[in-house]
Amino acid sequence: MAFRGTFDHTFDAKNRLTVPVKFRASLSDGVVVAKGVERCVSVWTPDEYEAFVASALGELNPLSPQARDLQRYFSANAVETELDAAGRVMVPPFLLEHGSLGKEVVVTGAGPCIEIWDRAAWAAENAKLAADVLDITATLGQAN
Amino acid sequence: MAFRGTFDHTFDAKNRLTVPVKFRASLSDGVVVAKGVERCVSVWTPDEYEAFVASALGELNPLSPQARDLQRYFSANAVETELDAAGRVMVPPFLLEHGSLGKEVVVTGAGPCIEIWDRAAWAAENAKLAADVLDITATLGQAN
DNA sequence: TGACATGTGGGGTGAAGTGGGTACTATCCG
DNA sequence: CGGATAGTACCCACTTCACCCCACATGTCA
Repeated sequence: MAFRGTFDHTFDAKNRLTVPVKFRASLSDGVVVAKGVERCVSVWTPDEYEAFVASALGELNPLSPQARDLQRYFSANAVETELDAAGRVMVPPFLLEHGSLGKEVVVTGAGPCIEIWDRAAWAAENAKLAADVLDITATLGQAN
Repeated sequence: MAFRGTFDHTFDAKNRLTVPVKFRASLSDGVVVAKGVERCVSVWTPDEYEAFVASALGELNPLSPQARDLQRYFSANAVETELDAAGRVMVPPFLLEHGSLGKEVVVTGAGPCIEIWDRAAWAAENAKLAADVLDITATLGQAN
């Protein structure tokens, strides 16, 4: 099941973030919190993260330096943890920093994973996305 | 089954909108409410929305930035929910805003999905459509 | 005219989001 | 080795809002 939706949530003083109820069911047996490719923090089920890393490694020779670099990056910059009784995740400081996250954040479904964005950064990103999508769909129309 | 027809409905104080009876049967097992490409809000069955997103992604490499952007846009700007006992959907504020929706709206069948337009905006849009359709069919006639 | 279905409005209740307090553990320092 | 401190986990409390339920108004059909 793909993650969908946008929710305004806030970190508390202990770097805990409530996960929207709609997402919790899928995350009941553990979560992987990782650096997003963009300036955000991504949250995965362990299985999905595994699959994501595998697809990123793709057809690279497992012994190649590139493969080792990717593997190292995706392993070092992710932590596996669990939701607490109230459905919250603890996000370690180095990930908060990567996402430039303040207290006020946006939790968005992003298909196979969930993303956490700083609220201001998300507004800008989403506006950019909307413009891009317009371009892409317009191009598609011409192609057909 | 394609959605057809136009209905004048109104949002209540809780951002709920009654779905026309004719549309409810198809939406009994969940709906996806999403930003329309134009200034409107679209309502889908989960399956149809899935298919729509998949076709938009096309043959893009799933790891490419474009694919991630599209996936992110279509996931974040949609919510999955259900009709209440009275056949209404709750539309979250960020979608109302995208569609510039006031209380008075028009619910229209749009083939694979349903669209919600502000009533004034719909009048203008529909007038424009009538003109465009004339042009398009005329062009088609010449091509054949 | 009466019965029924549809669209709309609103109140009550429980859950979701958030904040904070306390106990336990580990690490560091004297 | 004993004590202080930080980090974490587990509870509990408060506020708000979304969902469930019911009520009414309008229109349609028998």
